[in-house]
Amino acid sequence: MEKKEKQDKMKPKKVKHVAPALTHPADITDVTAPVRNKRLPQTVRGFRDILPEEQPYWRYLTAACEQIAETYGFQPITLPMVEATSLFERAVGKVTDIVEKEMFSFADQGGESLTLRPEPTAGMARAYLQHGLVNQPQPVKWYLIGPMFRYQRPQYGRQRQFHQWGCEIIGEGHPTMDATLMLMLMNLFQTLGLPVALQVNTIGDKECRPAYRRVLLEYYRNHRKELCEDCERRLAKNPLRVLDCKEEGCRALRANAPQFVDHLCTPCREHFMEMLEYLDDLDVPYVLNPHLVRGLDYYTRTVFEVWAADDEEGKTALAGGGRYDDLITELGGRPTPAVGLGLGMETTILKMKEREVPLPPTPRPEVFIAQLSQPARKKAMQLFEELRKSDVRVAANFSKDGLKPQMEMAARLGVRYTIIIGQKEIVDHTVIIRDMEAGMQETFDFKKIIGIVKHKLEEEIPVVHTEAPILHDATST
RNA sequence: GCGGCCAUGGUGUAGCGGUUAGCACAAAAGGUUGUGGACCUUUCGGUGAGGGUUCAACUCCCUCUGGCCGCCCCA
Repeated sequence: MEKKEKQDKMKPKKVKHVAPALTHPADITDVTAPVRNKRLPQTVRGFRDILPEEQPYWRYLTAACEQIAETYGFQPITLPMVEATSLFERAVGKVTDIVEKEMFSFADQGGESLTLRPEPTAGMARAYLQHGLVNQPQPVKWYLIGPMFRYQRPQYGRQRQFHQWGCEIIGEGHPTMDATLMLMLMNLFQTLGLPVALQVNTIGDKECRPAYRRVLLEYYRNHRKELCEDCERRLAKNPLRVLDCKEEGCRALRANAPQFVDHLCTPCREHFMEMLEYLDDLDVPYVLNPHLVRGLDYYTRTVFEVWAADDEEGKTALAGGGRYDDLITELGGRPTPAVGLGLGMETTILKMKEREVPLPPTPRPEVFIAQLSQPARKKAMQLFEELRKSDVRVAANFSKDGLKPQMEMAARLGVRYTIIIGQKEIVDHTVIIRDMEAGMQETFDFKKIIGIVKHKLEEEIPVVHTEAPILHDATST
């Protein structure tokens, strides 16, 4: 019958003329129609599956982020992935690239414009205001790990759905906040064993930025011809961004460009200097990067990014963040200083793979239960449950019939013992326990099996874990 | 959003205007019916979708879908 299908597919080839109107898949109702839609379903553009084989990285990184956040006093929070579009327009800034062209927005059935969050900070700020967190001890320190969305051209390691670890300290403007946030971040990368460089800069605040902007504009106006096309445009829109252009000419120009550090107002300068002092005292290595400018409008004063150590231009920023003292006010709250960071999970995992960061071993099953015949299968399933409840990592494949494939699987899983229950054992009320390494086996009373297995597992030196095995069928870990 | 490259079984790949579309890995079954990762045999499974050119298209052209690279921007 498999052949018949094949023929059916090939037969009605040449019908020619009268090209049938394109049929929408949903319109095909005739089940008997010989030609079926061959198109397999697939993920939509910019979205991807993270398969089990990649999960160890995600688990490890997630655990590392959560753990370090909690040791620094951050509390977990979960926020909606969808917010009103206006939230991001107000928070991120209308003229930013994110809002101008990267928002994943759509209208719901009621006509309201919604947006899949492109970054975590706006939602954090919204939650802070909505739940009246001003009335709790300040600062409020929150972290989350979750998916973010940007409607952009997908590329390797840059999907439309990606994941970020976000940390925010809201309600405290002291420079120690900025410093500890960076300290925490650098400690994380140290834990992961990823060599990175912390890039730090300040972009002033409402007081001093306009003045610096003017100075900068003046400087570049005299060199307009040397700028690239994009930068000419940037000059009008957001002159600060000219500073981090990657074009040769622009990079040469910026070397002599006026730097913000020389044009800071006194409070901003003091904040910056004090913060650097803390970083120095804490032995946090950093690079003063006067050209670091971030793409979101809400930043004030401190901005920072973490680049891979071998990355000279910030092509692969693994994390970034900064202070946003005006954001809460922008959203209608009373003046509330805040500072936060975001870490790209995908980019970090890519780096981890590149650097071959060792992962903690995945626990693998210790015991495999093999069975032969229907009554044995039932008994094996019971035993599986009992072992599982006794905290033994046990695996089995009850759908297999022959003993050989089950032994093969046990071997592949790398278990230390295989319990074999066959017809003979059912009659005798016994089981066979096979030591997979020694290749020897003994028969035991079924009733004592749990105790014997636990005893055997505890007695001997645990086997060194190797790579994560692929587990089929029933497995408990 | 702009420019470019690409698309062959689950994965990695070979090839050609007319071939039974080849190979490797993976998967499944078997190798005297109760025992191991090796080996052997067999099986499963593919030209992304739609249209066009042609006697003939996996191959050439167009559209769509998706991926990748550069730009933009970021994480």
